[in-house]
Amino acid sequence: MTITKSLEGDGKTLMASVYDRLRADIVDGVRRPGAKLRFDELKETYGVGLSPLREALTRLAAEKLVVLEEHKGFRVAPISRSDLHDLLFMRQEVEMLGIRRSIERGDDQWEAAIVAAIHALGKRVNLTPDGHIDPEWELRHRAFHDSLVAACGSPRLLLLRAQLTDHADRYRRLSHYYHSAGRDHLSEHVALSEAVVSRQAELAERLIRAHLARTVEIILSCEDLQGDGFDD
Amino acid sequence: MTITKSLEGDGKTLMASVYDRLRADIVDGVRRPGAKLRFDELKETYGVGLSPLREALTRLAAEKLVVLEEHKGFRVAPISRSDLHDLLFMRQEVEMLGIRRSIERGDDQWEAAIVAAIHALGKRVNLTPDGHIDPEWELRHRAFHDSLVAACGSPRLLLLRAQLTDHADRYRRLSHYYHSAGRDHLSEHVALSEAVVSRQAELAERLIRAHLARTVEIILSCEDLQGDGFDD
DNA sequence: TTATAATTGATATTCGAAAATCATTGGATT
DNA sequence: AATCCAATGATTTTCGAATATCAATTATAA
Repeated sequence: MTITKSLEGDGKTLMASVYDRLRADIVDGVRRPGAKLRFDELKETYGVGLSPLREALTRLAAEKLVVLEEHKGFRVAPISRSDLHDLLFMRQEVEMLGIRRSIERGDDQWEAAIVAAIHALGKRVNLTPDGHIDPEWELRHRAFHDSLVAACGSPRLLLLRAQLTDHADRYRRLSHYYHSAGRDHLSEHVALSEAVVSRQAELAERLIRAHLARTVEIILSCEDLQGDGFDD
Repeated sequence: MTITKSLEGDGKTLMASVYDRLRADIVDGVRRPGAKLRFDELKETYGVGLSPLREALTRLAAEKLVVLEEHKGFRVAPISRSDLHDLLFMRQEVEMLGIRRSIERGDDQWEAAIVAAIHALGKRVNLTPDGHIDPEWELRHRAFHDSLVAACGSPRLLLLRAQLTDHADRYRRLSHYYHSAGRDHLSEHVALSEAVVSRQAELAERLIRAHLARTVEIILSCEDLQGDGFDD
């Protein structure tokens, strides 16, 4: 019960905080692809000095969410068809690998977590009555997909997968994905969960592959992206 | 003509330069795993201020070559058996994927570049008469392996692969890999090149898998690593 | 008019000092 | 003797000013 003096409440460094907020703004599409990131403006909006800003931007540049041109500053990473294709390719391979390995190594607890996650997901619909995405559904959706690969046992694979997911989320939100989604999510997810839990690796791989490809097709079909240099 | 004062001549930013040197020192093992990276010392040795140093370290942290503990500073990333296993796993999968895809998509020029690379590699032996690694051989070795995956067409895969290669190089140099190498490198590489050029994907995948596994076995067999907390 | 050079303004980069945090030592209390 | 608290020192984190670079505009010459 040490009355440790730490009562500021965050403990997080300024750079970590501005990194989180900046990344969220980019992934959410608030910062448009290709948009210039000027320090004066950033200093203003996030209320921090140059040092934490530069550090946060450097970190984001390493993850390819922003690009740095020497002596010209930072920009939000551009988007393109070819990049989206490359992203899909990597996601298919990485998800397949994560699922295959988890099937090989996962125990009963891993199986149980998947069953729990798909159950929780089924209790929600992806759209609220007024046509917006249910944030709680999005959380459970991500938790479900995480549960599938949770037993793969590879920190590097999981880190890479998390980064790819961020990129994919940005594309999905930049398009108006959910507006055109009459698609039956739940049955796809149920089929996937059953294939994984019953350890049918080949089937699961086919399903996740198709699942990811389908979302990209939908993204490409809503051509809301043209305004951001999406002409490659 | 412009007597502009800019006569330093590099064009590279200070942070880029210190990033390169710092990364080289870490990969070469000059900076030992787990070693503290204090700013006073770094400022001294690299002759730059805090800002470019922090930025370079942040970038290296994103690549997992250094780790950042908040308010405690930066350290060289530790090494461990489990991390080495994870690295091997990822390298096997990524190399396999890159080769498989290159076999699917590569053209005659790609094939020709491989033939050229293996030929150049065969003209050198890996060790100089006095028992050191021939730097020119190392260059050609890397060029050969690069040539195998050069036609995969995925920027993300190539970037990931480059990062994994850096990590692997660090482990190899931290161990005294080449001291214990009576191993026949050339025949392995020749077999690999022939499998790839003749588009035998399954054989090539088996070979690259074994090739990577063998180097890790050698690294683990020279137990020069114990001094750096390699007890996980 | 066109093209080249110089100037200005805007912006990114870097440095050195100030503020905040962590680790360690020494002293007081039980 | 052991434990907890306070104070010191070392180090990181952050800020604001100075420097260097880039981009756009004006001026000059062909």
